[in-house]
Amino acid sequence: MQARRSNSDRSQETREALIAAARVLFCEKGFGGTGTPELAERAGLTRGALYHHYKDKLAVFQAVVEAEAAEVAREIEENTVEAETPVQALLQGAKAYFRAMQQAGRLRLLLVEGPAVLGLEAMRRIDLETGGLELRRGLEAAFGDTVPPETIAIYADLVSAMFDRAALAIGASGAAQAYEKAIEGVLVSLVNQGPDDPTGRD
Amino acid sequence: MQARRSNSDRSQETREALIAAARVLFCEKGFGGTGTPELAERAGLTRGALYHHYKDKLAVFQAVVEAEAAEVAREIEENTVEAETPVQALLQGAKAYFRAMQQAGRLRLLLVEGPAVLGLEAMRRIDLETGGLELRRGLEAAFGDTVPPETIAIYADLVSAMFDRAALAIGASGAAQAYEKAIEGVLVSLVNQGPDDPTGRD
DNA sequence: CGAAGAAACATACAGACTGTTTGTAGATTC
DNA sequence: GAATCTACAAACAGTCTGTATGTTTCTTCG
Repeated sequence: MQARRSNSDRSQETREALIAAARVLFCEKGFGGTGTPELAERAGLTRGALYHHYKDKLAVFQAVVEAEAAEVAREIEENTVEAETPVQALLQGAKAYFRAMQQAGRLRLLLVEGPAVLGLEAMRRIDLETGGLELRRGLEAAFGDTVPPETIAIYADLVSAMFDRAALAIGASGAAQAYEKAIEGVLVSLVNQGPDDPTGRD
Repeated sequence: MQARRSNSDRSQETREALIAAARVLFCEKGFGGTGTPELAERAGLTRGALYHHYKDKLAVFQAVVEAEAAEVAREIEENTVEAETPVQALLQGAKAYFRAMQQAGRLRLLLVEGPAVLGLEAMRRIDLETGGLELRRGLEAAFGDTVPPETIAIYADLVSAMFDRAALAIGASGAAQAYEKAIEGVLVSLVNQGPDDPTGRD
């Protein structure tokens, strides 16, 4: 009845079906709201197959998040064009990030459920393994040698937080241009002025 | 055996015991990792009492989050001193926020679990009802009339995202001073320059 | 005061879900 | 082509959630 498939082919197809079904359900209903019976049924399998390929529900979720983060990184890289200035490059990257994150339930998956389910540390690792380093590189290029690398790392963290919040806000309101403009305002003023501490305080 | 207690006293004490137990457990083990049997036992009650006072587990969680957000707002307000400049006031507020958020498992509760369990919209509402408006006021004071209010609202959103990320980073690394300094750098440069778009682009 | 009623709580129950174990069909190895 | 291993299915045990029902404690009012 069935064409003869190799074991590795069978595994790959099953995993893909599971991840595809899980992506939809986790996006729609979150981690806690998605049950493994529903998940297996949507993938056209049984829970037995699920637990054969993944240790538990959390491992499925982690696989979904990692695949999604990789896909976002890929889309950004794809849409990257060389810019005239480092700040322009940062802004182009930000726009690409915002666009990529509007897909399906990515915001929920990567920025809301992910940190809660997998933990901040795991999400940080996933972020760094996919595209998170480019932001730091971009800021280093923008600041040049005027700012020590530890400080740049902190700026990268803060800017990344702004990017995430902007992506969420755009998803909720659609006000992409307004947020892009505001991000630009922050980045431009930051890079132009640098941390000279014009207040003269401690 | 028992002293005669009024019904409203009984209710209040029970609710307080439940919320106190829930605060500890939700902080330690998250929403999904905490069961109502454990919760009731820790509060010295049964699940019957819990479900008498709260609709479901989620309502308990929401009550915990709201109480915690209110307490954070209270601590910030308590530690607020008048500053010389609007930017100084913002930085003082930020430091107070960072300090308040280091308590117990507040970071996890308010910044990680809360958004995932209650949703971003609900968390935004809670934030606005407690202390979230002051940041916007502070930025308005800092910018004066040079920036339209809608833009300031967006800046407030982005700055609030930085504050949250900084609070998390301080909790993870203890590098409070470094992050406070970086936040100061961003705020000072932003306010001093304003969104003049010195790139001359669209 | 004291019975009727309501509120606060405890116990018992039904359904669902998770992870594990056991069983079977299909693929690989020698 | 028999032995073995992988992929998957089905059944099981334990836990959790929310509800329904029962009991105790307080309140109300004649």
